[in-house]
Amino acid sequence: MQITSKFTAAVHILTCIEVFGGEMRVTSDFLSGSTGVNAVIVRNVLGQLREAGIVETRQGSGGAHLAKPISEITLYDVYRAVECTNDTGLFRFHENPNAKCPVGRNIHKVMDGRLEAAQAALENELKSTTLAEIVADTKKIIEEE
Amino acid sequence: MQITSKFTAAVHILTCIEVFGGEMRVTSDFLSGSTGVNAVIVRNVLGQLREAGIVETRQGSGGAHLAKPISEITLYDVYRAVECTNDTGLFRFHENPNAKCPVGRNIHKVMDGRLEAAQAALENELKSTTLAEIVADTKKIIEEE
DNA sequence: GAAAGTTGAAATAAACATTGTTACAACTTT
DNA sequence: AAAGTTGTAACAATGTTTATTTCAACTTTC
Repeated sequence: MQITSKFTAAVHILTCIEVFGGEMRVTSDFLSGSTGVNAVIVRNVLGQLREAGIVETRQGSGGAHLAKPISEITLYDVYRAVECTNDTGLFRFHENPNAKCPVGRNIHKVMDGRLEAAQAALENELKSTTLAEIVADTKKIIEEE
Repeated sequence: MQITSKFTAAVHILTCIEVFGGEMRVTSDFLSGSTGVNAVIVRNVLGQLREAGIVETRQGSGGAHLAKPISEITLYDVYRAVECTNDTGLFRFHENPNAKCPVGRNIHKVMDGRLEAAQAALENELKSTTLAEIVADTKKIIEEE
């Protein structure tokens, strides 16, 4: 099982907004062209990023804008914004362990802390890189091309 | 998106084999009863654990056995055994970034290292706990009940 | 204020993944 | 030989992801 590509698409989208936002209107159509992701899905992702306070968009007037400095947006913020995991976390637990079995009625308790720790390790790593780094690396590669 | 419940089911299964293996034959039917997971799926999981060298099973003779000490089996070994992620890793990348766009043709390169680091953080955390700990915690709770 | 272009959103479809189910051959033990 | 078990294939049911179609609401520009 994999984490939805909306996450990498969202990072791609935000990078485009930062890189191209100065010189042109970055519309969902343009972003669809750059990412190869359907324009409706792009608007969908932009909507989630907007709800999370990461971008600003308005009906009618084309062009998404960042709602805060790229140095203050981490990969984790994006990950959360596009809802890569649901309420019950990254790991899905098998749903019907048998309460009549000593193992069955305790396995959840025993595992939960460890699963949360593993999830936290992933999330902390995502928190450690900001969009500013992604954009800087991207611009550097572009200049060297 | 979530990691398949085959992972938590597999840990449950291995715990049962260790806890009940001394006193009875731990068959796929018994394991199905304890986990609430279909017996065919249980056999499926046992097959993957067998391929990974974690358990031993044989046609006809019921009863799965551990193939190595529980102190040498980490949650990561189980995670890998049941193929929680495919070849391309935990994160799915959007498939068609546009090579004609400077961002599109470089975003993969820029993100890959960070995605791998996040995945590694998760996996390292899973490597840090062994089945011996899971079994010990489970037995302790059972005794206290 | 009309035209053109854009966003937001709903409804639906297509593709894929996960889990459960049925069925049965091959095997082991008794 | 009988009973119980594993391994495996085929299929069904369900859920998730991504794409597509459609259109109302909005903004900008002429």
